[in-house]
Amino acid sequence: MDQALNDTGWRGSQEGWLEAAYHSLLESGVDSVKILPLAKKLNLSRTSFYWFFKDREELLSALVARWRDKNTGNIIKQSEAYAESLAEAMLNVFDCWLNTDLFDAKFEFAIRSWALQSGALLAEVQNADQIRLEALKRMFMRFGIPETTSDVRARTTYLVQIGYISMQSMEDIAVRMKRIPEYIAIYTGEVPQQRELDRFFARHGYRPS
Amino acid sequence: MDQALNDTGWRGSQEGWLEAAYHSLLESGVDSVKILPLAKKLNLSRTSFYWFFKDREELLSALVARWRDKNTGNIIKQSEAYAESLAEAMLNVFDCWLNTDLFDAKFEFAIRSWALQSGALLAEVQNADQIRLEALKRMFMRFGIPETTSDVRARTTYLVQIGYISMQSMEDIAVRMKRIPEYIAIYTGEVPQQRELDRFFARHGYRPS
DNA sequence: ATTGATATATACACATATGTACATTTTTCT
DNA sequence: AGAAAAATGTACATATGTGTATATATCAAT
Repeated sequence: MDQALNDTGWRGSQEGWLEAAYHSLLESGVDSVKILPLAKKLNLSRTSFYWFFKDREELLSALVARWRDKNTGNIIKQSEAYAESLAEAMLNVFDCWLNTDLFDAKFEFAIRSWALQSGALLAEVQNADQIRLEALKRMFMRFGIPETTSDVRARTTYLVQIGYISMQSMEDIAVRMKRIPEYIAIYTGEVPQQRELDRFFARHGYRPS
Repeated sequence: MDQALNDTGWRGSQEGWLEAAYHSLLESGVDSVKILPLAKKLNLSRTSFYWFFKDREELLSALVARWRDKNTGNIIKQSEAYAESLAEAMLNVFDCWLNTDLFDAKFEFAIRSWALQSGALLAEVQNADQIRLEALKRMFMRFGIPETTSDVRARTTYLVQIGYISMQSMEDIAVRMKRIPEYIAIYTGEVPQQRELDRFFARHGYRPS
């Protein structure tokens, strides 16, 4: 069986197995991340796997590391980005929900589902939740919102997104964009300026009709 | 090995296997719902299972049916309950989030995680989401909120809860109760009356300090 | 007590998964 | 081209799961 080679001159690689594991995790959950099925997809012998990873556990750990690196950093970064108004600050955070490079929603959901059967992972996820919620709360407080209100608004902002991910819906970008101004109004209590919205739409390549 | 008998005079029953499956699903996800481990927990021979269920598939279907019966009815009921104000109506819905008999959050999350690996179940979950969202939207409109706003507020109400479930957090009831007035204010745009809150606290057996 | 329905257990056949030992192939470097 | 390294493949031992055939036990009703 012929097979495309990667840049090392070999068919398999740590990255290759990890990438296959990642896709399997996103599509069907942790329990689908099994060496034999991955080997079939990669057209490699099952045992080749052990050249790159000690065992299945090591592969799963690598997946968690990947999630940690990608998803928790960017929410904090966006919540701290420069903004002239609370509405604009919120739009910066919204970048995460619309840009897969900033926040991988499918990955997030798969990890949370996995946490159902792993105490260690659940602890990590809850830690990430706390860090993210605190960053959002600080953002509200930066604009003079009182502490309790900031806390609940941070939760609302964050939980709506986690809930949306959990719905696994596949809505059109236009449908989602139409709701943005209303969301901003609910979360921040202030109506976004048209130029703020325009800037937001523009950077996501969306043209309101 | 001695073993408690149920009211039929036998050790096993369809209900017994289903109950064990339910607990396994909630604690560790679908892939943990396997006949052999369940048999061990029940102290029964693995093959006894086949007296009550055709195969594993039939057991899983029974679990889905259980979820359908329990969780989707009550949100609609609560959203349609009598209320003098929007805030009071929202508190009726909040009953679901605090009363396991009305809405089983752990069950809900386990089902959603399962939907990751089953197209048929995903369709069912998304159908449930739509039905529930529409009921909430109707509630807002009943109180004169415009359609688009009602839609986004219904989403906020519902998604925050789904997100909260997905966080799998185990907060004290008092901690959650303290946030209620703020949530009501955000979702409805109106501050709840003290007597409305008191009535809500009372029916959940909570005494604010 | 005997019978029939209900429930449980044993034995078998099969499928899928993990991981180790060891041989073989492929690539890279000299 | 030859040697070393990197990667792949074959064979084996083991574990866990499903489902069927069949024997055995238990309960309820006559």
